[in-house]
Amino acid sequence: MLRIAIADDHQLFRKSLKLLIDSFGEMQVVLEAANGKELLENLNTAEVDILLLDLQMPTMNGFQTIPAINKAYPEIKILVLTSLSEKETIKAILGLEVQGYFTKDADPNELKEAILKLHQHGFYLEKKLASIIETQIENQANALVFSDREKEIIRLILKEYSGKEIGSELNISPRTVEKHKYNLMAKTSSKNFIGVVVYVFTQGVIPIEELKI
Amino acid sequence: MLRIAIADDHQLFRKSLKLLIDSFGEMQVVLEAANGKELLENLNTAEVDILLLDLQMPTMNGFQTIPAINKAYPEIKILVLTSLSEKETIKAILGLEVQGYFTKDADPNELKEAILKLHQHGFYLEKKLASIIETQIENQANALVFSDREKEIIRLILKEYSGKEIGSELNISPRTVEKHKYNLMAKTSSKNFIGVVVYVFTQGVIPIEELKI
DNA sequence: TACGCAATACGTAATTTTACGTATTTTTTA
DNA sequence: TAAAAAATACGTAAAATTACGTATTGCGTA
Repeated sequence: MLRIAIADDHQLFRKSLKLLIDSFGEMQVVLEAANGKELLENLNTAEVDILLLDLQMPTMNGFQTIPAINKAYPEIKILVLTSLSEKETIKAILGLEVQGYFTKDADPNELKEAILKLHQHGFYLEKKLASIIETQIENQANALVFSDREKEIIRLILKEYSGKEIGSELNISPRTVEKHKYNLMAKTSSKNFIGVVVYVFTQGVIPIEELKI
Repeated sequence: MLRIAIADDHQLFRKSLKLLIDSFGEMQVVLEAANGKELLENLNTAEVDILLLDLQMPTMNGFQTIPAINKAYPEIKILVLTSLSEKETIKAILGLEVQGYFTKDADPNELKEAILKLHQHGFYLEKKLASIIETQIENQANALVFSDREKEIIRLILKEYSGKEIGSELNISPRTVEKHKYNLMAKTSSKNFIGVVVYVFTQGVIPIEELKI
């Protein structure tokens, strides 16, 4: 009987997933945690073969948890459960020292197989993941690049500076500022600067948290 | 037997949650969808009493789905499943035209009760959420109120409509639109409309998710 | 070192926004 | 139903943005 641990901040997901895994037979969820800290604090209370690990968690996230687990419990195999909706993961995900990847979007029927294969062969990579990674890499190529100067100007515009004021602030001609604005509208295919603002917020070029006081 | 639909982009979560809900007795998951579009395309194939709706989904997210459901299937009660870890402001969530709220962090045992209460009383608000809301209500006292018309105009401006275009769209004088814009700048103490845009995003008047494609 | 790219700069003109004041009509609410 | 709030509308004018074209300078890299 394989012993499974789940680390995920959503209790509803954990409990539901436990039901699913326990229904597989051959394996059993013996430990649950809402974040990496909680996991590490309780890993001594249960023998664990495989850890299902979410990456986005409060307090101590998956990225921080992985090295700690590898050091303290090198025999535990880690299967990362990623949602892929967060775009920063793809880049970071491939460099992780883990034994497997499974997306929350994937067919749950494959999860049993994934866990068994991970246990037997020491590694598992979900089929879909490779192609998803490919497409995401393309998106990353399509993603617009903003120079530091451009971001600097965007930030000042978000602070309601006028073109003239930005010119004074940066010691450049206000005409140059307008040119930058024009370039930014062109590269984001916007009709006006509102479009640029919406773009940078929705695409995370400028984090919205940065603007909150 | 209550008939439940689940809309969430994570198949693993959907299937697991279905197991949990079906185990409750008294209710049964009759429909699943990975996003709002898929949901709407299949709602005619099943009778649904209650919809469990995730907010963050690709293609068509929860914010976009809610008005569509309310229009096409007003008899369906919507229970929003929110994670709160993505700190979408409470305000954005409270403004939704739904009948219930449940966080994924909450005790899964309460989910059954939540669904039943929602069905019986037409509304459910999770305890934890209620207290969070209370603490935020003070802030809400200072918070500005935007009329539906104002939000409508803001949304069109975010879509890069000019004053004239908005006038045509809403069949009002472009001058009236400009007046609304002026009022919005005045009430948010902004020097230009960029300031209004930043305000509505940072304060959650318009959820940024709504803008993502 | 030469190439490409980003940053800089300016001209010109059409268009839009910003800045109020004032006033009528709806709509909502007490 | 009366009072309050929101939406509507227009006038006028200054200020700013938008829309390109063109051109020079600096800087990292092939």
